[in-house]
Amino acid sequence: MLKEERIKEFIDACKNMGLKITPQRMAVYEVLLSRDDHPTVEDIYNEIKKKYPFVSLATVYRTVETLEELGFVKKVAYWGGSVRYDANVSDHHHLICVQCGAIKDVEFSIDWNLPQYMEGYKVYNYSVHIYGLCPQCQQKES
Amino acid sequence: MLKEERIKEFIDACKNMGLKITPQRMAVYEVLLSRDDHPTVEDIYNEIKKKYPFVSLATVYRTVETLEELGFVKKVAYWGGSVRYDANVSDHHHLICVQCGAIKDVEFSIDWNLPQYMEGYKVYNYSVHIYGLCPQCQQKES
DNA sequence: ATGATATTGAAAATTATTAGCATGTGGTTT
DNA sequence: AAACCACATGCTAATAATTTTCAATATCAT
Repeated sequence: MLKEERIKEFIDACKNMGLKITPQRMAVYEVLLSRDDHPTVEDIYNEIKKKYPFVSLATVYRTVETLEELGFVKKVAYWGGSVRYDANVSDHHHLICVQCGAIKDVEFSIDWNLPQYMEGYKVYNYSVHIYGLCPQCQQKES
Repeated sequence: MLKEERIKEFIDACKNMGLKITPQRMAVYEVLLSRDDHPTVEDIYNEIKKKYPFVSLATVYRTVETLEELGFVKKVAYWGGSVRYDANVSDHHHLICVQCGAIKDVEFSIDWNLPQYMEGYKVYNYSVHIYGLCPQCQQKES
């Protein structure tokens, strides 16, 4: 899925929903598409400010919210601190460094048939969190 | 693993680390051991206050922190709001209601050999998050 | 029992996020 | 192209979650 294509889809989705195409909105989505490290709102804000110093943090918060509602980004599970966002909305799993908190996408499939119901819950999908130590933190250990 | 036993282990661990055995500390761990709904710090605080009205919220925050450092509880992945804690530290998975946020432990094993390394990360363990709709929220849907 | 030291409670300080409101801007209409 | 209107934005204040500070207190080894 090319970045250009996703942006076009986003523009269409905005038009369909009566949302306006603003430079701020585009900038936020572009930053998210260009990164695979699951940035926080603050991270996105800092990156955007370099190019467009006029944006406000509140707008970035609002924009990631709408991006999520439209299904173009997902929140990533975390343990405190700030929410992190992921523009990769296809099914994938996460490799998480227990030391520094780095989160890396991993694409693989498990031989597992997800049941339709579990403990009375209607099951939609799942994701695997793999905890470990990233290369950088392994070095620091020794 | 009996509750009594775990408490004894916790007391030993505290002694080994030079930490004092205080009623507050015990109360926090007891509440966590008695619940399987992954309470927030606020939840724990409210439950403790019934028995011991003297405890302060800050102490509960401090205590869950030390409990985690000693490995007696774990933080549960979440998406905003407050951190939730789990005194079940054995390997298990989570069934999460996307509507109300309820988290239920599920015990099952996947036929999957966890590799020792992935993408350069040294792998320790993993947990599966299964997203769905809890029985109560299914009712509200219809 | 006493003293050294860790712990606690209460309040202030931080951090993360949301909301309110006046102004500005896309995009549609004329 | 000018005008209009609804949605967006920026700024600030408000809220929520958590951490820190510090004086007072309690635990535990002696």
